[in-house]
Amino acid sequence: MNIYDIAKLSGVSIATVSRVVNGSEKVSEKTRSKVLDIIRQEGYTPNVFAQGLGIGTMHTVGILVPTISDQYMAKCVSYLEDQLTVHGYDCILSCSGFSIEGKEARTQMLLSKHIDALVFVGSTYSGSGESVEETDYIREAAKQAPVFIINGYVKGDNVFCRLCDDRTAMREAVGALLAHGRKDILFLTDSRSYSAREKTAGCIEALEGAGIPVRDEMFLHTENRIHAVRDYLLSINPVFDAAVATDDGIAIGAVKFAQEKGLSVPGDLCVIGYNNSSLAVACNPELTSIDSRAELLCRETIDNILAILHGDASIPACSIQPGRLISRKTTDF
Amino acid sequence: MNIYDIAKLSGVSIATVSRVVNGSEKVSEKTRSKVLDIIRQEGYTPNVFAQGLGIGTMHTVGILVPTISDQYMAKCVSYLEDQLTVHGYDCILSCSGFSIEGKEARTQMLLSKHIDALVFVGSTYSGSGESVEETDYIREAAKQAPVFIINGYVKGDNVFCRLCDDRTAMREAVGALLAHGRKDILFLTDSRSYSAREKTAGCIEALEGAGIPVRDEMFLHTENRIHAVRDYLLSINPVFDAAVATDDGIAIGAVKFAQEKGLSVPGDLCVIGYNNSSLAVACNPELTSIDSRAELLCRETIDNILAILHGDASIPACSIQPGRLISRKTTDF
DNA sequence: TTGTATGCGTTATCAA
DNA sequence: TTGATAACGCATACAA
Repeated sequence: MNIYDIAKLSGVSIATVSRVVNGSEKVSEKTRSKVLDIIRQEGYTPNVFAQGLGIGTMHTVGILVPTISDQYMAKCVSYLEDQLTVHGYDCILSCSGFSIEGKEARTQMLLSKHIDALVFVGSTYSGSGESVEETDYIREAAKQAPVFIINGYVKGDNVFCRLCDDRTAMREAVGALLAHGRKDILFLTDSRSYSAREKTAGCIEALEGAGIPVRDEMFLHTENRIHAVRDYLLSINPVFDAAVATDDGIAIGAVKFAQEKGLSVPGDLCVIGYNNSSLAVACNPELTSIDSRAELLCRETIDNILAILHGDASIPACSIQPGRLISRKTTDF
Repeated sequence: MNIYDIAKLSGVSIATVSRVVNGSEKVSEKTRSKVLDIIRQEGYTPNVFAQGLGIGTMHTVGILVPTISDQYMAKCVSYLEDQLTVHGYDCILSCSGFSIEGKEARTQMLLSKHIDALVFVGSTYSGSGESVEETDYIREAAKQAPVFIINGYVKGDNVFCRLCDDRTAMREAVGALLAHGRKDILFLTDSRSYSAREKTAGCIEALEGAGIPVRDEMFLHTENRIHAVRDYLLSINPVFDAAVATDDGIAIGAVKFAQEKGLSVPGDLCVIGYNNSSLAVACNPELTSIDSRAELLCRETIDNILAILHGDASIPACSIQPGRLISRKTTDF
């Protein structure tokens, strides 16, 4: 069932059918309803490939995440997908993994679909910070479609970053721990992403601000799996009275460590997580965590995508939202 | 840059370029390498819309979930996406919500993209069990592409269901509780889906098998949010010494209830969750949970999709995998 | 207001 | 082994 069939059945030309389908004003009411009847009756839908071929787009936005089985990514995708659909865009999701090859391959795949915009979710897309070239593929992609990065920073034409101010959030969190008498802070991270580097910097700023010497042993790199973190801490048995982590899962590993060692939380050990996921609430005691404002960043991104696709060029390359400390039971404040 | 440009630059016809691109045997080695050089040099990629128009497919599989911010769905999508990509298929993800309108609309959207197969993830797609018509849209969709349902049951031509034996898993779990001396079992659920109905049936079978009268008050319907469950239980204050839930989040709500009431877990109250998500490990005490074998069901689905797309028609309409009880610290067995 | 004709970039058929 | 050409289904410029 194609446009020719509908035209024939309606006794009009394909141009008229096309006009009706696309809601053109230049059709008489009589013709419109006649054609519409046939269309409904036959259950006709335009062939998206033919449409795409002609106009060069399929009204689709590509979304790239390293993995979807991470609560932060899932939350973002959920929001993005919902809002894009509301506004008439469909989504192609791709999970790139963390390797540069995966990222480049999936980006190419999405571009080959002539998407209208590309959203990268996650700090991993900023690269490790070791070289500028590692994000070249993003600038390259931005030549073909506007690129948005949620919680990541990449500089380039047509590249728009929507960030949470992880550095300040972390500085304030660590500052609060210090202000409440904690001396030995442990900083736990699972990546070297832009976001992780910002969080680290914030932590260091807080320590320096309090005149506390910054030692290497305070910064631990670990896997983001609760038991792995716990066992790692048990194996190296560090002395500390507070832990901040770059993700809730890691933080909960520290809580489990404390419980294994018979340490009270938050009495002997304060713990602060990041991302304010449902893990924070599942945990016991419930985890104090920094909300990195995923929904807010996504909402902004959606607004901007719609604006840019409607021809509004006045969009800031970068915007930063403050994080928010959600106090629960693993801190005494 | 299209096939004509490449043809011109290579000094051959578009037919030959097409053959080279599609790896046809009927091209001389000399021509092939010449064309390939130009293609690489110009960075040419075939236009997917034109390809789709011609051959009627874009090598794409549609994935439908009610929501992606649910660990079970996320895990499934993660696995499906990965494996499909490995095998040369791209994914279009759509989140339908739980309403029938949303499900139908998103199904139509995916079908309009001429996908090669459609995967529904989640028991919600079986409908509420109140009428057969509510799943008609799935049978309708199956006329256009093979339909797979993960953890849901719908009968129809070209509809394939990959299920976990929730009923048996639940019967055995409740049976184990009874065998270990528990008398007052509470069954907590957040939906009326096929899976929830199977789990309920399994619970009832276990009770009846043990000669325990089945009372309405044993079955509670609640929201799937930890604090909501906890508060609900606090508000009705039921007497029970064991709880089984249809999802980990709900089960953890019961654990929180016990902690609020000063009940020991598992001493005073045993709790068993479902889906064996990371919440189960985040929880303290860590949650005993039934693993519903998401990865296994997905693996089977992928194998079947590939087989069917390669013309293998010998695929069972339905397959059932046993669930698996993962014992942790909220049970005494 | 409606219709005709053309282009969009492939794949595939049929000749050569 | 290669090339010319006809689909594929739609949008749209232009003509009527």
